[in-house]
Amino acid sequence: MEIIKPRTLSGFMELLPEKQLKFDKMVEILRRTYASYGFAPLDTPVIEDAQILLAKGGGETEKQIYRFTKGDSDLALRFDLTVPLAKYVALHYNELAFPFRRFQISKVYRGERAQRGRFREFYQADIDIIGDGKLDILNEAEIPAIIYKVFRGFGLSRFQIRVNNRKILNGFYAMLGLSGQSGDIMRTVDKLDKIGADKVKAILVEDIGLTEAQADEILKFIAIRGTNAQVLAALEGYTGREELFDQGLAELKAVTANLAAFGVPEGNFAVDLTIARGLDYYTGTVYETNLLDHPEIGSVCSGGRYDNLAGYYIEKQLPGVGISIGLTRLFYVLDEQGLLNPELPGAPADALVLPMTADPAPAIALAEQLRAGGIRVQLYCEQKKFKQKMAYADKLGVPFAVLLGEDEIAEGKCSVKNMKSGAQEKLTPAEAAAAIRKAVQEAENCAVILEK
RNA sequence: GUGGGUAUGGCCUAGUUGGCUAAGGCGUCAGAUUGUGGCUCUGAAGAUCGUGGGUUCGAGUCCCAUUACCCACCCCA
Repeated sequence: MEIIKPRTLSGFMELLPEKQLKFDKMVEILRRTYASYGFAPLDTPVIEDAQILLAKGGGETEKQIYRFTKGDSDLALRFDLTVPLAKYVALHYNELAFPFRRFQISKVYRGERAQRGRFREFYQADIDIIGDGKLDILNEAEIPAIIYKVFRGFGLSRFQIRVNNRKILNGFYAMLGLSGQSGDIMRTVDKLDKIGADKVKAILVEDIGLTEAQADEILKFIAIRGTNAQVLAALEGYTGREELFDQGLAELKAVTANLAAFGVPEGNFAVDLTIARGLDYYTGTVYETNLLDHPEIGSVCSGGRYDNLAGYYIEKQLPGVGISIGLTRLFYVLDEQGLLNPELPGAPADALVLPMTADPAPAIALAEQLRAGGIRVQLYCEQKKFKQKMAYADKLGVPFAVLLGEDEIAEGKCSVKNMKSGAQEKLTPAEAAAAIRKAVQEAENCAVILEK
């Protein structure tokens, strides 16, 4: 038989068990945090009718979506979680309670060229709050609190949630008579950190066709920096000229005003006028989150407020606010930079039971007793030399090996060996489970991510 | 979609101005006497040098094509 060379497609991430366990721990933190704010879990199909996913049509989505036919069906893989959410909400509109809060941590697919940290299949961890007709600004203020909790949950403290409001930007561009080109301008301004002010200005003037004066005004505007209070004060100077702008500023103030109450420290939050986000469906507050010590990673969490989630699927005005964490990329970059905590348990079991007798029954019973004691136990089933059993325990990375031979059985105990220290002692099954559980819990309390 | 780069055993690499059986490390597997792994030592398996064609007495080494991958841009998580 011919061997087919095994390979994994470019742009798809595949992890070894130790890394997968760490990845899953991050997912678990996300689930718990999202759930703790009253978000309901949601799972939607990976494959949907292409008509539905492409309702919006045009642009990048059309180019990047995986689309195929099966029989007469025109199908596609979801490329984000927002469009499926829109369909879901429209479909179940009459059965849902609004504001509807859902979280979804699932894979999405984009057929674009893969690069380092850019995947074709990746996890997004989304939360959205959907209102029926209206949605209070307070929801937008709560979002940074959730972002804060998530990243603290990962073990990080050196991160910054940056917030802006597109009404402010659109209002400002309207003042300059540039409302038609706001999309292009925002995308350019969004690159400020990356390419610098001079290049931004060059693009604004040469490619987008602004006058020097307009470009200077924009650069001056986005150069407004300082504490949240300082930036907000500077923005006051632009009020009274454009209604949209004034509205945006009022919203931004509302969002910042409640931060302390929501428990977000000032140091982890910044009003930043350069944040715009490429997605054109955001209409109000926009969020981006960066790791302060790793600016090169870029935004690890983005989102914002939109006014019309499901207009393609239902005749209802459904405003919402949501964020998305690109989990696969975040994990990939953290791993690459050695920021994943090596102390975090990365073994599929807490203990490996090694039967030393011909009759496996006592070991089987012991494994069950240990599991009843609340730990993850693997029974070693192979009849190999003792050395090889130990070598397997070592390779698996299990923190404890539990030996059961004639001596132990006679005493009603088992030998518990700490694989890291080498220490070994004879304990009753109940004592063994308790000791292992304690050690494992201590290890699990450490953060997923280490800050360097 | 646009531009640039790279392709040598599972992984990382060496391979000199083209010249005898393609070298090394990691990993894998087997040993180094009976219930103790991580270290060390010994040995073994494993490569038609991405694929196809060309130049040459002779090509991993040069040329062409092709495919895959990587990087940058676009866009984005």
